[in-house]
Amino acid sequence: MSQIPSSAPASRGPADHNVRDQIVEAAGEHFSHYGYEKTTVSDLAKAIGFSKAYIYKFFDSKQAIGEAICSKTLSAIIAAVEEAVAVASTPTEKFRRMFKTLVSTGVGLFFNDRKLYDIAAYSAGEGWPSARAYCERIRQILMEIVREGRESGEFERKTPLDETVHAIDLVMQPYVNPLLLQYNLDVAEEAPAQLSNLVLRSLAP
Amino acid sequence: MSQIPSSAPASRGPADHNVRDQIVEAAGEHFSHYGYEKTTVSDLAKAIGFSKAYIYKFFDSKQAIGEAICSKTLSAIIAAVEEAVAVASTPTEKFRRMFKTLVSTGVGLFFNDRKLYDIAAYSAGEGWPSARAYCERIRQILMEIVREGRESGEFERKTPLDETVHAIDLVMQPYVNPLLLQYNLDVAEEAPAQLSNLVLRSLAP
DNA sequence: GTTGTGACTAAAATCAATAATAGTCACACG
DNA sequence: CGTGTGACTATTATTGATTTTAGTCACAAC
Repeated sequence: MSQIPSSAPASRGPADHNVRDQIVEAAGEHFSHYGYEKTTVSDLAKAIGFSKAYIYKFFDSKQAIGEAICSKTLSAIIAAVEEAVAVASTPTEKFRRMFKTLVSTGVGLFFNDRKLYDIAAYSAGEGWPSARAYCERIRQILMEIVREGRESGEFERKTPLDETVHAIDLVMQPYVNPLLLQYNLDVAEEAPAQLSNLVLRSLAP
Repeated sequence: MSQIPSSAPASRGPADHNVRDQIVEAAGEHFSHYGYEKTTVSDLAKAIGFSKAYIYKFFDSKQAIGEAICSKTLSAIIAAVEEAVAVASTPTEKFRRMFKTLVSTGVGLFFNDRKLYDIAAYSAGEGWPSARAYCERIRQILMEIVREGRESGEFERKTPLDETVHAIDLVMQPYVNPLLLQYNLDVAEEAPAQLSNLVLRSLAP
């Protein structure tokens, strides 16, 4: 119900405004269709029937618009992951589903919405707040799963939680991070299952 | 003493020839100094005092020369790893040292011999035989360590060897593969230790 | 104060003419 | 046979002039 502000100081002018939404919507379509670089700010202005200058009343820069779109894209992945985790009963199963959903959603984006994927990859490479927030959120979900597993006695409790979570995060990074995922597509099919096995073995009490 | 043919059908003409060595030597210096793309085949020809055409009596293409250099570069990493592994006594220690040496040597190459690193990264991206052979060799060393650990009872023996090794290989890949390592430099300091801990926990009997 | 814009500039993308380069081949010399 | 090359071409980089584009600003209308 509540609007998560992500962590983005990426916009200016009124935060809640009809025109802002129109810009985001137009950007979503144009970026998805023609790509970030091929669509000009003037294109977006034309699409919503205003002047280019007016756009800059709502967004600091073209990149800020890109971040908004990127943020939406990555949120969709997060949502898919959260749903997959929610339906699983045990922490073990949660982890498996999390990893698998993360990768398959990412790969799906790569093949079905390549232009949006490219923005996400670029954002990850440049360390945009949208990408940072995404990675951080994944880490939180992971932490929650590990904590739950520890509490239920399903996972070991000897190692420091932060350290363990961080190590698992490192294992998943090549498939979480869109910038890296594209280089690992050849193993993206099998990797989640194989790495889940390895990680879960390492978590055994 | 014996020359390993790597797996490269990358050359032609007499395999053992003084001029071939001269070419490789000149290429090593030029590529390291000016980079692969900035040095022309004519440059190499001039450096050894022959015509460009003569170079093509020994190498199929400029890329083939690049592969030879790349192969040498990657072999140096392998050598460092083999040495590090050799001095360790237990499989656990072997694995730790292997991973650590692999990353630190790779990172060192990145910062000290960037031009050569770039060739290695490119070769990995293009799947050149030199890069394939390198990855394969790493996998072999890893397999040897795991096997030894299993035999000595230090590592578990329930999971299929191939599968386990493959999963560990996936964990190391982002730091082994020069194409990927450059995106992980920010965690390259800590990752080997943290991931070694995780992997070794997963190998516990 | 809010909504909205045309005219402007500095930086970046584009494009076509030009130059450089990878790779071949016929041939020469011993 | 092995050693070696100049002259050639098709493809790829480079350059520099031209056009687009991101982003600003002063100002208008309400």
